[in-house]
Amino acid sequence: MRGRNPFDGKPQMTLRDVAEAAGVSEMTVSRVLRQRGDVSEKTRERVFAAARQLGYVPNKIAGALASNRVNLVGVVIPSLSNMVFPDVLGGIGEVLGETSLQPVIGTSRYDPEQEEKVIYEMLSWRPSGLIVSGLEHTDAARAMMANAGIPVVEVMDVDGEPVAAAVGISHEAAGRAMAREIAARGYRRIGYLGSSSIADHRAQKRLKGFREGLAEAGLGLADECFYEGSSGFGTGRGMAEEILTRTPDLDFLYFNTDMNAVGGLIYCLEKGYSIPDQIGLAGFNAFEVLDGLPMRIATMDSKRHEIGRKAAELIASGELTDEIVTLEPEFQPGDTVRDG
Amino acid sequence: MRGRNPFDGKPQMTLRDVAEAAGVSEMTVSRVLRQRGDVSEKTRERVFAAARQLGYVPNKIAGALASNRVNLVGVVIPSLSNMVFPDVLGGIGEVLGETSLQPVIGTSRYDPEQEEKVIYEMLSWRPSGLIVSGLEHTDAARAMMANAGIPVVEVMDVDGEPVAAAVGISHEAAGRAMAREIAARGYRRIGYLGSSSIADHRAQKRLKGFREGLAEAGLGLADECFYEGSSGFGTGRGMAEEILTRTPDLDFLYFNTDMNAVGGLIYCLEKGYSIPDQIGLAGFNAFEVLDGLPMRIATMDSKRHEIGRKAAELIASGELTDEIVTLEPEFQPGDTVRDG
DNA sequence: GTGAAAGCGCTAACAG
DNA sequence: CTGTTAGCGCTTTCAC
Repeated sequence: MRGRNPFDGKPQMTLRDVAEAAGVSEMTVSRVLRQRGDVSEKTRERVFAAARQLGYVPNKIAGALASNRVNLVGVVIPSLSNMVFPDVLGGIGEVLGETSLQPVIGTSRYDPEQEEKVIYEMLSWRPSGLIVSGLEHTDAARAMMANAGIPVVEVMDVDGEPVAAAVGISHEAAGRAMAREIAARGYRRIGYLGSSSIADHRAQKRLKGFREGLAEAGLGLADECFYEGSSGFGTGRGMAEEILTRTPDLDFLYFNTDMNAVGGLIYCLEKGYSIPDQIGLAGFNAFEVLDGLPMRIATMDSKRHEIGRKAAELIASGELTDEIVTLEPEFQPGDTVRDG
Repeated sequence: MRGRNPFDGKPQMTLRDVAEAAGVSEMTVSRVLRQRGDVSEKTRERVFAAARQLGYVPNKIAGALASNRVNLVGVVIPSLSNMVFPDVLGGIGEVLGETSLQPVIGTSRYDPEQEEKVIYEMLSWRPSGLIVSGLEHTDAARAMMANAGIPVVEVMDVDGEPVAAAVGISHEAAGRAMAREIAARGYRRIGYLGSSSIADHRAQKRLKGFREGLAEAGLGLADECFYEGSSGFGTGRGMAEEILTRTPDLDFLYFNTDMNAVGGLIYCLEKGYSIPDQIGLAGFNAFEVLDGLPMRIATMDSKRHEIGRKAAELIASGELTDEIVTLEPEFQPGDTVRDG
């Protein structure tokens, strides 16, 4: 006897079992269950009855091997706890939901080596497409993506060299645009608060663009503050306290993400700062969950949902495209910056 | 020629290709790549070299069919946007990360029919285990789970009849415990604010337990307020406004989730209520992201992470167990209830 | 230490 | 409309 999965308590039904029960060939059963080809109403019913009766669940492993078709789309993201990525997945799910394709999620924990492994695992299932977050990957990962022979889309970012297709925003442009908004509103003593992780490529690009935008206006960063670990109200609050203690004359705090910015806002409100006159604040992402707070934080919409949708559309098209889709982040002044 | 997947741009490498390149049999290549059996160091190296050179990626579909072994664990949850579930997934990922098993996530969008479909899809890949959120499923889904022949664990809830194993908390007990805490602290005019969806079984159970707990103390609900759609600061804020306008003498607001409770807290602070004396508030879940707000909301830890870990451990054990693991939710008074 | 043969459960292609 | 045949790429088993 052949090896059995130790978990296989009961033997699984096969097409053959259904075929015998219905008194037809395996092929006919296969056709009925996949709604392919013409089958008489009579046999069709008998087959369905037999299948239901036996509790038959098709074996997609076998089907995929025989047909060389796998209706899965690999999606590789850094994490599920950062709200950015569930939003992207939502967009992907919406679009794929209208097709026969199914997303399969893998997480890299912000680690390129881990990402490489996950991509390898995914490709070994021969999916119909692959969506990967970001443009920075190990050489091996890039090689795998380039040679996968399936549509591959890198999402979130367009500042760099995609392997094939890419859908995202320019984070450099987003940082630059925010700098212009801030400068145009008369803020002059500006602090940046963000992650110390150089692996957070997109935040680094926003910071780069931000500096450039400030430079255009003859400004520079008056101070910077970095954190390790995860973003959150507490993190933002702590950073605001630190930077304002060190450099009390700041009149603007630019955060790497809304979650931190809201923490900073809370701190400033508590300390009695007048917002947005005495001090302004801005974040990034435009998280909807934050609607309902006393003040809306100034931010820039990172278009996460739309990125997911567009990426899924590229995959669903089946084309091996290398199209680059650049979406425009949208500035939302909220209540924490002065009027321009 | 056989049918090809339209996405198959380039032909994929097979074991045979590697075998030819290395000048050995397919079997030897297979053994080397899976680190099974004894292979001489020499051939081992040649095989690795050939595989790397050709960019070989094994075909797990074929491997799984031949070995009747699939290292995937299906995880079916309602949604990824509700922070509850990423937390559970985190716990699952931690435990499975130390095994050869990989989680595959599917979402039901709080729809039993959709859930049934997702479970069917997952089982058709013959995974090594299945984790499903909640105890309420269609009959067909229950039948599939019961007959899957793999370890199946229902998570989050233990108030009901699990198909096999279950890991969770008793939401009725959680509601009851919260009622006791509130009553013991002298609150008497209590309002409930939650979802109108009867499909939110766990919130319904908490409400049931809550009523029972109040009744024990000779109390009842003074008013109730329900919302449709998703939870959030804005939702909680709106509900608080509505219920306090209608029933101004309430001295406690019990929310179905922390996200709404914080919205209610913001409203009460704005309106100048003295918290926790004039009015108390409580939520449910103990979301960490909320740390850093001016006041910590009273809540009960739903033990999401631990639930995920324990469920994954049951799956990883490989046993077809029907163990029921009941975790104890933990009351956290925060700053929004009076001292007991 | 290595290879040859058989077959996992299903579907493509073709025949009737 | 239905059946037969071959084979997907890999692993198991058994032989050497």
